Amino acid sequence: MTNDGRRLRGLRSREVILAQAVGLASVEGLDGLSLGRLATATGTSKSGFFAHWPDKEHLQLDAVDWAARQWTEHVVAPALRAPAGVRRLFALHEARLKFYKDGVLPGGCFFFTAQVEFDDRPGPVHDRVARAMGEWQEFIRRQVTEAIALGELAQGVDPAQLAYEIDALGEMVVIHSRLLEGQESLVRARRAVLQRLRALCPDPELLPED
Amino acid sequence: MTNDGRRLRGLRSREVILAQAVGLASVEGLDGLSLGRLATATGTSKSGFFAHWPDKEHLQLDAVDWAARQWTEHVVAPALRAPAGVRRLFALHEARLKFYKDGVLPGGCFFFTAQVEFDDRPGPVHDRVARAMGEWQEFIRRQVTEAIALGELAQGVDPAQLAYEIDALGEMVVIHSRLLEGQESLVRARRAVLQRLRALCPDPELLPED
DNA sequence: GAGATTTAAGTACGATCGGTCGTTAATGTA
DNA sequence: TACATTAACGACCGATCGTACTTAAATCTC
Repeated sequence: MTNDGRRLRGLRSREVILAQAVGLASVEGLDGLSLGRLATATGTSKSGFFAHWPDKEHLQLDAVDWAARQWTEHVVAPALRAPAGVRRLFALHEARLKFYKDGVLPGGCFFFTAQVEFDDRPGPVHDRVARAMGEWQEFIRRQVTEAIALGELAQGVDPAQLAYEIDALGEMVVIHSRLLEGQESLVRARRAVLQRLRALCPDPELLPED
Repeated sequence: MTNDGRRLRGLRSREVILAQAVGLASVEGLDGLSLGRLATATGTSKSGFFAHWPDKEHLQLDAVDWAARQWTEHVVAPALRAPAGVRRLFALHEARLKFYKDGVLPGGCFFFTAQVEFDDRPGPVHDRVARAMGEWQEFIRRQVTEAIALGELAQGVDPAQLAYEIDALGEMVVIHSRLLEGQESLVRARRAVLQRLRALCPDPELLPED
């Protein structure tokens, strides 16, 4: 359990597979991700997966967790380095846009694809995705609440409503950046949130002008 | 060509199949829609399709057109009955929300699913979907422009930017209404657009208060 | 070292996929 | 009436899907 060479090698290839799986799933979907293609993409054999996961569903569940961790690292963590309040809220939005712009995942966003795929399909994967999304939205909402408490947003603001609007603008980028105008979408999503926050902020100086 | 019983029967079953196809595709996706399941859903045989379409892709293309026509009937047409300007713009948003609320399509929105599925997959279906989406966004933009011309929206408004924000809030409902809180999402999307328009409108009386 | 355990590959399975082929019955045209 | 066209069908094809069973080799425990 401690310094185990077998386990180490196993964990490493497990990690490689999951990273590939999340990348592929962000494009093709969690179900469209077939074991055969994942095998050729990782250079292993199809049957090798069953040494790590009992079936495909468990691999999907682990992929969801892996994607959630990646999201935390790339989006949540950078935002937490900004001072709490409206600046952190906007930093969160910007970190998200950067995640898309940099093309961290080839399909743009793992959770977006997973959401669309499993919204009508009950089961463990649905629940796991739903929980992750719920936590994400809850996190945005907390940032709004905190900004209000700090006096950096107007008192009348409904945290859930504002969080919803910010999330909508972020989510929209995933769609539009691929099918239609790419850069434009990023700029619009940034400006929309920025202007909205500046309008609600007693001290707009906290935020960039443009 | 004129009073042809064969053709009539053919067209009728064609219509039945397309309606079913669009409904199924709104849930499972245009590709997840398998010919076998579509066959059992319509009560016909798999091979019967090839009397109407040379291959699956052509059926998908027709399904896109059919969905576009349905969207026009259910969303665009009702909005056009409202007076031009900011009222029509909001009527458009409300018609869209009604489309989702009524559950016209079991999966919520055909184009949303199609978009996610084909954004990374080039080909004729991609192009057809992209064109339909482009026309839709252009339509929203035109309504904004017209509202500005009529003096019902502030001069400084960027039509593309406002159209983008309205569309984002509408699109967001498709995701959230299924996976998480349903009704809430509809209310938030409506309120967000309403407040945004009222804030930009010199004569807010044109719009409902809440 | 012997034996157990684990990663990984090989092979084969039933199911389902999109699609072809040949056929039948109905409906049209001449 | 004779012939062409069409909708619709059942049977079948090769490919691919997820997965079960078996085997090989590496590694840890004793």
